[in-house]
Amino acid sequence: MADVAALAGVALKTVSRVVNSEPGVSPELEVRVKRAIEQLNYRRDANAATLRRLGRKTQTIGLVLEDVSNPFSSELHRAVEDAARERGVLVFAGSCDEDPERERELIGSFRERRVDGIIVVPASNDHTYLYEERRAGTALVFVDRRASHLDADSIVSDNFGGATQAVSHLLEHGHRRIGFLGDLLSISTAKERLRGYAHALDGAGIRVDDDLVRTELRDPDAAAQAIDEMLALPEPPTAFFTGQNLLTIGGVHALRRAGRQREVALIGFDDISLADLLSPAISVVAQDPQALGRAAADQLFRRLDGDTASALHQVIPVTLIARGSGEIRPRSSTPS
Amino acid sequence: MADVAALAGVALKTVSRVVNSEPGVSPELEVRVKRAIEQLNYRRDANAATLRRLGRKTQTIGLVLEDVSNPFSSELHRAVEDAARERGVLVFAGSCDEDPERERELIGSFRERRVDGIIVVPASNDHTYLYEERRAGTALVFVDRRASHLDADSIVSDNFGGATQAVSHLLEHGHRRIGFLGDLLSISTAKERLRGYAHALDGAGIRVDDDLVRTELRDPDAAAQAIDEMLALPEPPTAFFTGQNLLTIGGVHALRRAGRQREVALIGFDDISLADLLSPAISVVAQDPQALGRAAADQLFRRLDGDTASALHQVIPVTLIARGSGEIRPRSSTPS
DNA sequence: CGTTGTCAAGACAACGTTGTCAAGTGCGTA
DNA sequence: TACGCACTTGACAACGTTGTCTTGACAACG
Repeated sequence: MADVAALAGVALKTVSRVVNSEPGVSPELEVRVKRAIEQLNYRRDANAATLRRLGRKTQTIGLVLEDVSNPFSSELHRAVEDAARERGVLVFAGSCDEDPERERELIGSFRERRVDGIIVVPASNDHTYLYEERRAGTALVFVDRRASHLDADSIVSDNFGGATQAVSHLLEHGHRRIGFLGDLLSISTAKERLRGYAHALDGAGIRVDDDLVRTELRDPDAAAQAIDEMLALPEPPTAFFTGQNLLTIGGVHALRRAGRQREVALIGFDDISLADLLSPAISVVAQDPQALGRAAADQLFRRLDGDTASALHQVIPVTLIARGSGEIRPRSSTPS
Repeated sequence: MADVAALAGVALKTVSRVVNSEPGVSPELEVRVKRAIEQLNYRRDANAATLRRLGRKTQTIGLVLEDVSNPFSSELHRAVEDAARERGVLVFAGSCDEDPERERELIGSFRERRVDGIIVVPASNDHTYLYEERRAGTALVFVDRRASHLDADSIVSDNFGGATQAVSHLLEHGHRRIGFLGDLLSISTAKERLRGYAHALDGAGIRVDDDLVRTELRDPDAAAQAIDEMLALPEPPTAFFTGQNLLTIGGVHALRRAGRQREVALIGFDDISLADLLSPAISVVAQDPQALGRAAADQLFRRLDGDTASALHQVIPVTLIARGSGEIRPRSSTPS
């Protein structure tokens, strides 16, 4: 900046004014400064600028995802990026792989770099450590899952409602024995989906059979194996509800391997790409990761703009998409 | 930091020493300072720190992708993140949607924030504007596509070889009329894949028929329509090579709609999830986005560590995965 | 006992920028 | 002519931190 000032023959402050398009610079000098900037290929140092500037906005936010390469996460990421871009804000993204330790590390790194706010898909079960953080002024929005032990904004899918709807759908198609495959119960969404499953069964007067419920499944293989085992039961399920996209994929694999994809029903939570091209096409309860991301970013920016209302808890609706696999009726179902 | 110093009853500089674990602080004071840091929930401002520090490394890199939510991009992103994390470096990611303007904007924003280096999947056709940039010391690595008019490091897939291999594979299965569906030819990878297609045909003594080549296709619908049109030709192709994952998806749709997925062969460039579950399962030439990202990040950090060798041009191999759709033989093929 | 060396600790400037305020210029008006 | 006013321009401190240098204490040595 000093070089630019020297080349244009003006004071530092004048260059600063031109760079920030502040008023009160004569057109003549403005031209001279701009020419010098171009000539020297100068770019203001945003870090130094925010150092002195009041309010100290870095025009930067942090985003903690489960895994940037997971389709759900990455669509959410894109929605956040788009919202941020409208405001000239850049996004730091990081994956924490369900590791609370990593979540803390990431948030720590974000804080060191003085991000204006953080959007987080939490892995941790205790967010009290963020209490001080928030008091220090960093805006914080939870997305996909609620915060635990901390009263913070959250935007989540209707996990309970969606699961209830999916299982009710299977019940309506005559199923009475429905298997449930779920993720770690430490993840609140997984717990909610299991709750929805139980609720729907309860509404139909069916007791939850522990043999038909498998949780803590983390990948397609684990899900496939769980299905193999359930199909080998004396009274096997006639339908499955898979509570997460990877588990759905594992489920499809298992049913195909057993050659029973046309007789055992399947509904998954969360849409998977190409689900419509399989035969049977896979019915799912689709979440809207873009809506989640957009709503989270909007709320974050609302906070950054000074909104101090009490914590917002927004629920984004989900949609049951009937494509075929969820509409298979049980073979031996007694006619109504 | 002043508050911490006051609370611990020491000078600013002593706190600085403790924070950076510099030697020469008595154990007693160190404990006192650490306690004060904890008590005040203090975190050093990384921006201010790098301002004064020699070398001025921000421990931050920028990543320009086509679209963070595209599976290819996001897997690449994850590999870069992992490499960065090993070094305590944070990643700014941005999508440019094939818009050169947006590419420049993003790189400009990165530069303002003084990132140590930039990894870019280029959209632009002219990177001379980055010349000054590089001279200013920002490390720059191109990935997936080469830089144009700029001698910079690049890590790319073997687009030409992969396309040649795919088309040769179709030829070996008896096809003589093979349709090509490609993306914008302004994208160098698309051009390379078309070149590979022509090369393979040429090797078999077949002239490229312009009716069977469609480019500038950007989404599944466009690809599906192109296939519809080619299938309606008097002498329709018996096989297709789709030069990009979205186009492959469109191709599958079109063939299914026409009910000809079991008689017309299809090979796609770039793997798609669930390709193995379709029937027929989709044969592809798979890229390795993780290897691309890892190699790009490694090269970037090598540059940041002071490597000044001349530009590296690394080619990552691709793999033909035969799953079924690419092994369909033409109906009316004359027996050998 | 005086000199030297070692080490802990602090004072101060500097990084690149912006906020504040003062100085200078030219114009309109009493 | 003198005054006030609006406007342009610049000098200087400040942001939160680290590099450099100085100070002071204390031990070892001749």
